[in-house]
Amino acid sequence: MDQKSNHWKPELDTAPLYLQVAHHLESRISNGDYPVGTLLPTENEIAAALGVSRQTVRQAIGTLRNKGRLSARKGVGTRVEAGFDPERKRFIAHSRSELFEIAAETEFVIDTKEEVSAQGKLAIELGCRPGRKFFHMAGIRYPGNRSRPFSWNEVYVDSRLAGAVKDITVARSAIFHYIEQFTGEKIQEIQQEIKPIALDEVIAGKLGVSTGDLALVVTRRYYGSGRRLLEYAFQVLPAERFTFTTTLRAES
Amino acid sequence: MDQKSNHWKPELDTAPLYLQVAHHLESRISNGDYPVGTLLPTENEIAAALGVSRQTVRQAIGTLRNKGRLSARKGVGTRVEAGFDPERKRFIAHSRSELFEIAAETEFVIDTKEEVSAQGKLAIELGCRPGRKFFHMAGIRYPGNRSRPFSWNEVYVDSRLAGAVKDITVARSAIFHYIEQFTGEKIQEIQQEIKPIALDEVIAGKLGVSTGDLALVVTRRYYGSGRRLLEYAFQVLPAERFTFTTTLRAES
DNA sequence: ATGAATTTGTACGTATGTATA
DNA sequence: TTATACATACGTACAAATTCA
Repeated sequence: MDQKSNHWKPELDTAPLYLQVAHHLESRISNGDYPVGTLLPTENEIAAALGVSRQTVRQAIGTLRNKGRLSARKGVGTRVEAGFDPERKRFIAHSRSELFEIAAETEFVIDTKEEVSAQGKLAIELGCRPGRKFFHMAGIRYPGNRSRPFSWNEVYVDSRLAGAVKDITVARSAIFHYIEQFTGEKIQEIQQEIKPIALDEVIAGKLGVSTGDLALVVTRRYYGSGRRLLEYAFQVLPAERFTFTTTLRAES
Repeated sequence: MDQKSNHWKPELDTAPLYLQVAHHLESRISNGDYPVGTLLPTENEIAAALGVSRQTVRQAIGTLRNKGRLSARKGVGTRVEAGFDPERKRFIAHSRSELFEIAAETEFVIDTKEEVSAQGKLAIELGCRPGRKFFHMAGIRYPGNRSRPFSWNEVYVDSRLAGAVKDITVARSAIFHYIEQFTGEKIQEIQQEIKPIALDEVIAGKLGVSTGDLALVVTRRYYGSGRRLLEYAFQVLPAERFTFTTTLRAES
């Protein structure tokens, strides 16, 4: 967007420096300054150009390698990897920040809202005593262009935090982001579980696919500091449109 | 196994120091020296005890945090996290080393072996020109105690590397390990893809579950240096016994 | 085929920031 | 408020893999 977006200045009082560097590199990649398949400048060059230490650059590159955006080889350099297959891939996150980005590119249109009391199976799922109150929301998540639904979502939020979410009709950000802003507390850890299901009539109908089609259910538990469960959510993704992919590196 | 397995000595000419430290910590955890739910000694204490720098300890702890074995909180310490639900266990890997460990704890009993030539769908899956030759093996992977099969596996190896695997009848190590020993080349990267299927009669029968049951298919592509595809494999895991879980941390 | 230059990987040291108890 | 313990960030040096003259 800028005339020259290789302009970079560290901001004070915000994110850690290495994340700022990571974000900067990412934006230059998507700008086309560092095309897919090419090598980045060397770590030392980047460090010199940005006025940070090589360690910091390495840590930034490390986070992008974990996300699969970059790969590195000794004696060669750091390669920009292919972006994501725009249709499939991508919609299951590998990191908190990625989860955040995905949510920002989609819209969660909320269908139903209600106060519920956890009983039986739900209480076990949530790992709480039966009777604990939660605020429950359900609806469809659409891609930015609203072409067709890509997931069915259900969210349970501790009822003391209901104020953070009860007025939302369309969420354009991650639900956990609303919670963070409401409480001022940062979600420290998200546990994610993936399993297959066959779609029942109701959800298949909402997603515009056939009953009995296969899907992946991604269940997430969001923990604040001290490992307090703040949010529980699950998401149903039709199998023919989404797969989950990860890259396992040699070390680390 | 030792009288005192807190005995630790860095070995020369082997793995990087931080991985040795990670492995040491892991074994002390499974020994019960560091029980689940307790805090590890501080980073400085570990560093002093082992005679390595605090950075190295941090890097070791970092790899175990990525695997979900540990979690850390500022001002508090580093907590030993619950192992995995012993039934569903951890049979989908998050890192190369974990994949290696899992394979070592199981047995791959090979059913069929043949030379195949990649055509049509297979050639596309493998990302190679039609007609390229592969050595194909298929069979069941059992837990160490051979109680009941837990996955159906199919492996495709570049036919020039067939010598690495063609005499195996029961593999007690990862197939990629045989390839590494044969070629002397290390697998640099493994790409992993997860999607759901409904089991057909044949595979359901082999796994001892019902036809139509849901399963996860984990497809893996193994790349050597220079991103050459050395192995392609997929694994079918019955859904009711396995789920895939990951933990997303706040930063990384 | 050898060796030098390049580039990432590992390891150590030190200092300061920040969340927690 | 103070002390503790992890988090970030700077620096240095050398090892290991690759490339190329």
